[in-house]
Amino acid sequence: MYQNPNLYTTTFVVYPPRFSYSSNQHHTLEHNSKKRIRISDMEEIVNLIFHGRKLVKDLEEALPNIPNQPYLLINLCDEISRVFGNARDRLSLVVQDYGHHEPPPAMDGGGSAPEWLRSSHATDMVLHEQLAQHQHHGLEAVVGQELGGGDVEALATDVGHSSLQRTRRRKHEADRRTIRIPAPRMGNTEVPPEDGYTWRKYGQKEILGSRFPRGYYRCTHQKLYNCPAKKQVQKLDNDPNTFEVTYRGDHTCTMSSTAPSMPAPPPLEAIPIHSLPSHLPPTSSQSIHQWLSMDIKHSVVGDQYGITHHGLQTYRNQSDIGGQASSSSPTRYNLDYTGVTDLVDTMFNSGSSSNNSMELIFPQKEEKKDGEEKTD
DNA sequence: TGTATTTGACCGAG
DNA sequence: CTCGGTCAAATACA
Repeated sequence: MYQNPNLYTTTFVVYPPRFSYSSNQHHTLEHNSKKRIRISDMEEIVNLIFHGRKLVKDLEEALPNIPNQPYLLINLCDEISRVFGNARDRLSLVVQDYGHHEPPPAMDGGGSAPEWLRSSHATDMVLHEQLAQHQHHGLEAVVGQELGGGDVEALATDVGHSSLQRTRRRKHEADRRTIRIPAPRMGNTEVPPEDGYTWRKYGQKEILGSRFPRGYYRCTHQKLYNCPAKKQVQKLDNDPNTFEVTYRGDHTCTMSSTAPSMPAPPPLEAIPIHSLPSHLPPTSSQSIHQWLSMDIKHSVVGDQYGITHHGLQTYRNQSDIGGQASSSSPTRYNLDYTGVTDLVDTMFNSGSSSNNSMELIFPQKEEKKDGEEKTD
């Protein structure tokens, strides 16, 4: 017998594209004829930073209204830590590439924004087109772009091949995000709370040393949209009322122009609807990510760094089906980096420490490395 | 009949 | 070789 599927199958799919995207465009900038930096790598880092900053902003705004949602706050904080941690780690790699005291070269000699950043705008549309193609034709690149800070070199080489050869990347914590969620107080307490996605269980396993079995779920739309998202759910040994949910892979189905459905209100315990940007917050870090991302179209425009998102197309309805592989574009939005270039200039020209760079962007927040580790 | 879950078998990373 | 992760046939349900 299986448990009430209704507890798992509410669909909630509305959000703008992820701020990170994979690219098989690996422009490089020569540096001393030896050291190179990939434009796409820096794009991802910058996107991470902006996204993290947005998360913080949203958290601040929501803070007065959700003081009684500690788990939500934890998830938000974890997500922020993870995003900045990833950005920081990647920046470290870049800094190592260039040496600790050497900023990247100014390509135009003008000493302003690095070329890789400027090119972001120029290549933005291309990147999204490519992402859509990855969604449609294969998963290698999409999977490789895990926000969790996967190996940059691995990504760079993986996407260069069209073959389906399995990468030797370890299934590591790098692409995992773990959160803990209280079991529902009412109803079926054997399943974790709704997290805004539709999941299909494909396995269950007894785990050595654990009292409770681990359930394996994948995105319901895995086949339809090649969505690689998966999650594992397991009760804590020492607290059967708490689920540990580990997410792996990002949802690509929801970025697709054929995204499955309209949002449904997540059946969470009372959260002041009026306090939240546009939609009820989900409980998982990933869904929170999306929930927060949704707000970008409302609040980011015209912010202090001049980031603007044009033409966000957040809602996808069934009429879009079939457009994925055709001329119908992937979710379109343009990131106008105007004004951001100064910020990034500062990042790379203000000193050797990537810590400094991070503080410039987000001075209040203490750096926390490797945010996906949440073992206690 | 179509879709989702269960569960033992299988695969492969470590 | 071990064990976590996945597959897929059997089963349950709407």
